[in-house]
Amino acid sequence: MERYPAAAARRPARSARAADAAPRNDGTQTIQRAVNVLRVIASRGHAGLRLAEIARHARLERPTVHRILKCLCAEGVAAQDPATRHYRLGHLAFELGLAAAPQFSLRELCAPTLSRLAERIGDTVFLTVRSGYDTVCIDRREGSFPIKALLLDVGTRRPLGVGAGGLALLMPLADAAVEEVARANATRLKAYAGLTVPRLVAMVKRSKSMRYALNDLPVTAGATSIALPIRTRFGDPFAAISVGAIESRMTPARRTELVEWLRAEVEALERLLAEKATL
Amino acid sequence: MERYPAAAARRPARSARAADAAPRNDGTQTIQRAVNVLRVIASRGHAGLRLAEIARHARLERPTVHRILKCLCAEGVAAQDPATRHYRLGHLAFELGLAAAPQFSLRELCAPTLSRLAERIGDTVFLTVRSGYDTVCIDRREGSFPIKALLLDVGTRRPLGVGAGGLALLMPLADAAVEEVARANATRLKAYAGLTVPRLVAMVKRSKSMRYALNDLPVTAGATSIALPIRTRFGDPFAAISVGAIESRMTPARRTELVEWLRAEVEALERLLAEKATL
DNA sequence: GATTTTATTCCAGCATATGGAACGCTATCC
DNA sequence: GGATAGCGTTCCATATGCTGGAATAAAATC
Repeated sequence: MERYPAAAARRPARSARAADAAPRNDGTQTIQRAVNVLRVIASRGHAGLRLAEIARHARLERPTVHRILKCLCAEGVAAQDPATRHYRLGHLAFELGLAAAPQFSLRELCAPTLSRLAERIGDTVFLTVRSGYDTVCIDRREGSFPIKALLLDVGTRRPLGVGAGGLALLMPLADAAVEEVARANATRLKAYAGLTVPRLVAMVKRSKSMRYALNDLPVTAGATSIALPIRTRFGDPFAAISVGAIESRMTPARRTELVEWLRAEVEALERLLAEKATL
Repeated sequence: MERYPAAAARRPARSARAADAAPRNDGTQTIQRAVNVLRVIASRGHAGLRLAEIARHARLERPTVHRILKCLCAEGVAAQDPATRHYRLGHLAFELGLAAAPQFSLRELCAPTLSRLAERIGDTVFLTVRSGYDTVCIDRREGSFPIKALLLDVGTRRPLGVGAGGLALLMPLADAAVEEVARANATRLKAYAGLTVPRLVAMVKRSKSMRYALNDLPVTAGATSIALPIRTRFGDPFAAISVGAIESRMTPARRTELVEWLRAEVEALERLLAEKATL
């Protein structure tokens, strides 16, 4: 599953103290590792994962992760299911999130948009933001169509580039930047229908030419999704709105129609954001 | 040099942890400190606070806090307003909160209750949970009365015992337990209308005898609030529902009426929770 | 029930976090 | 406007606190 590139490689065999590659002496190794562990836990969402898995994905030794987790659990940031021994996020993570929420009002800002789209389209609509080399789904609205493609839960972390939302966020970037992101996530991509760096780059290219992101990988069999990026007034993409549905409801004709509706809503949103930011 | 022993002595009373004294050699000092810093930042909510303030509240040296914060900001857990230099929670705190949310469904469970109460009462209704020696407001509903007592924002952390909700959470506890909590929070209480340990103990005692928590301290001038605890089927209080309003709408007669409504709703909630937990 | 895999504890050793000192900057006061 | 106080930041010698290999216990798997 997910490997985090940020996880510092093992301690460099100390050859020359001053010269060589940055010896990292900012005195924050432990915190970096702890935060990384939290990101790994979050990427599994509700299900949680075991110690050994976390150690693998965070590229750390088991005793180290164990010690970190013991502390995080004691503090309430993480929690362990006593039955399965799976680690999950704890109550303090939830509470800190509540305290942070007012500063990230994108969700509220987009709420009417999502509702309108879900009602009009009938399928599931997602709001996704970029977070480093990850994406996080921050909201979701279900449409009325009885077969619902609930492709991802609110709060889910995935490598940037996976899913229509992830593709949309890469679309506006220069080729070099896309390459960089793809390579940073190389190992983690495999878990998504065996996605590879060149494959991802090709999908971004295709999305660019169509002017909307299309995810037809069988990550969830039988489902297809499309997305558009939301950009700041400087053109930087920071979020995406996507629609997921069963394949039969994603014919090229219907996709064209959906993209039109999406584009109108996204443009309205971008205008709204530009206003808000013009100080 | 006695540097660390001194630091150890200054370490604040840890929540949910055995008495200090012990030399603590579990190799997690840094993480504990970082989490503590986050709690301090969260307790200030939207406004944020400066480095020196954080250092004071966390009982740490400025360079130490600075180093921790630099890392937390780089990781996205915290963020700094470049203009005011105030630190706040960052996007990752929000995102981790989203990922943790599904496991803490109390909010959704209580949502109808809060709405009903707010509509019936017309004043502001709060849902608060206990978190160690703190309370956290996890939801709020405004009534229709035009003067709104928005005493605390969702996400706000306060010392356990402050406010009607905090009192309600202490009400069902034995006197010794109340004392313990009050003393653990002694220093922090001062910030709330000069509240002291004996004063708080007395307020809890009064609340016990009235069978509802009453907060008439001038923390917010002109406002009064009342609350009832929500208990597990084992009798442990873990949350509280409170109502805040201007003094003139909190006469003894009206309080009696409000408490009746609150009690009915709380009892219904407790039955619902007992059902859910009986597996 | 044997074997593999995982969770946890221990501890020697040294890399890492620590905090005093120092410096420049900003805010406040008179 | 000059003095003063407090804050933010960098630096670095030091020894503390973190690390991870090894060992052991506990589960999971076959």
